[in-house]
Amino acid sequence: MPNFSNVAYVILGFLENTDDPKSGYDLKQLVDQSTRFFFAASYGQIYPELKKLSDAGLVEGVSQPTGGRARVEYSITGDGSDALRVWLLENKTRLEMRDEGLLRVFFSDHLSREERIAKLREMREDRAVSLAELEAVECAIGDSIPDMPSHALEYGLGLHRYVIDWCDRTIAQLEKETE
Amino acid sequence: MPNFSNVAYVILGFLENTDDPKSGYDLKQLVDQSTRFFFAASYGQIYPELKKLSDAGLVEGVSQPTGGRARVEYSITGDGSDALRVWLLENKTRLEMRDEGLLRVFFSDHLSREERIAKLREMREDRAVSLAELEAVECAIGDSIPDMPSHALEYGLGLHRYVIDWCDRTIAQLEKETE
DNA sequence: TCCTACATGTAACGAGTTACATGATTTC
DNA sequence: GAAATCATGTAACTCGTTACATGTAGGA
Repeated sequence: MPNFSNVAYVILGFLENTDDPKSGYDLKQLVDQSTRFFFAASYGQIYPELKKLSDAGLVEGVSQPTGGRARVEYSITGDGSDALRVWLLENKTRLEMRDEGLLRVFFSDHLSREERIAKLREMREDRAVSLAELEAVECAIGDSIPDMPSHALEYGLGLHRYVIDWCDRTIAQLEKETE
Repeated sequence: MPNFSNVAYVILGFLENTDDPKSGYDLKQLVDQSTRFFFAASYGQIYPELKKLSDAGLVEGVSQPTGGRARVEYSITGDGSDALRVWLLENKTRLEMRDEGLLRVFFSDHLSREERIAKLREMREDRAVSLAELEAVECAIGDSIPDMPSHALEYGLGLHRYVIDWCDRTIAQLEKETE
C-alpha cells in the first residue's frame, strides 16, 4: 500500500459524500468551492493522486466520454471507504499558515506611518475579497450539503471577519497615534 | 541579483530590527518565538539563505567564535536595508493555510456523533496548546519589542481564541443534537 | 559523566504550483 | 467564428521539512 498524501483523502472524502461518480475536473471544482479556503489542491496533485488511488483499488474509474470529449468518472470502493475512515480517525490536527501580508506588517517598523497604514489596507481588501467569495459559497449551498461542511463554512466566515476586524482596529489605532 | 525567498526577508527584517548582529542559530530562535505562528522557517532554509544574502552583499558575516565554538554573526548592509524596503512595499498579501484538523472535521459526516465530537476536542486541545505558547510569548516581551510585532501578536491571540471558541460552540451544538 | 544548549550545515525527500500541451463542446 | 468551459495530463520548478553529521561549552 503506497503512501497517500492528504489530497488523496480529500478525493476520497468528496467521493464518499455522494453517489454520482466524479471526474478529476469535477473534484477540482469541488475543492475550489469549498476546501480551498483551508486546504487547496491543484490538477498537478489531483490527477496523479487519482491514478495512485485507482492502482491501489481505493477508487474505481469508468470511462464516460461525452461525444469525443474524454471523461473518466471515479467512485469510491469499499477499501476506499475503509481507508478514509482510518485517516479520519487519526488524531493529527496540524495547522500550517504562511501569511505574507502579516509578515510584511510584522516587519513594517521601518516604513512611515502612512506606508504601514497602506499595507494594512491592502491586506484588509484582500481578505474582504476572500470573505465575499466565502459568502458566495454560503449562498450557493443552503441545500444539498450536509451538516459538517456548514460548520466549516461558519469557521471560515468567522475567521475572515476576525481578520478584517483586526485590520480595521489596527488601522484606526495607527491613525489616532499622531494626534 | 538572485531571487530571494520570503525567508530571506524574514532574516533581513530581524537584522534591521536590531544593532547586534545575529547568527543563523539566533535567527532560528527569533523565528520560533515570533513569526513561526504565521510564517515558519527551518535551519534548512535559514543557513542557505544567509549564504545567498551574503554572496549578494545584503548581509555581512563576521566570524566571532566563542572558544572553539564557531559562530558567524550577520548584520544587514545598506543594500540589504534597501532590498528589505522594496520587499515591504510590494503589495502581496497572500495567505496560505493547510488545516488538517478542519479537513478531517469537514469530511467527518461518516463518523458517529461521538467520534466527531472527539475530533473536535482534539482540535480544540491542540489549538489551546498553541494559544498557551502565544500567551507565553506575550509575557516574554512587554519590553524591548517595538509596536507592530505586538499588533501581530494580538492578531495571533485573537485568531486562536476564535478557533477555540468555534470548537466549543460546535461541540456544544453536536451534543445538543440528539436530545 | 551526561545532558542540554550552542552552532553549522547538507542531502534526500515530499509537497505544491505553474506553465504548458492538447483537444472537444457549448454558448454568445 | 471567437471565447469560455470541459477535460486530461505532465515536466520543471520552487518550497519546505526531516534526518543526519559534526563538534564545543557549560552546568548538574
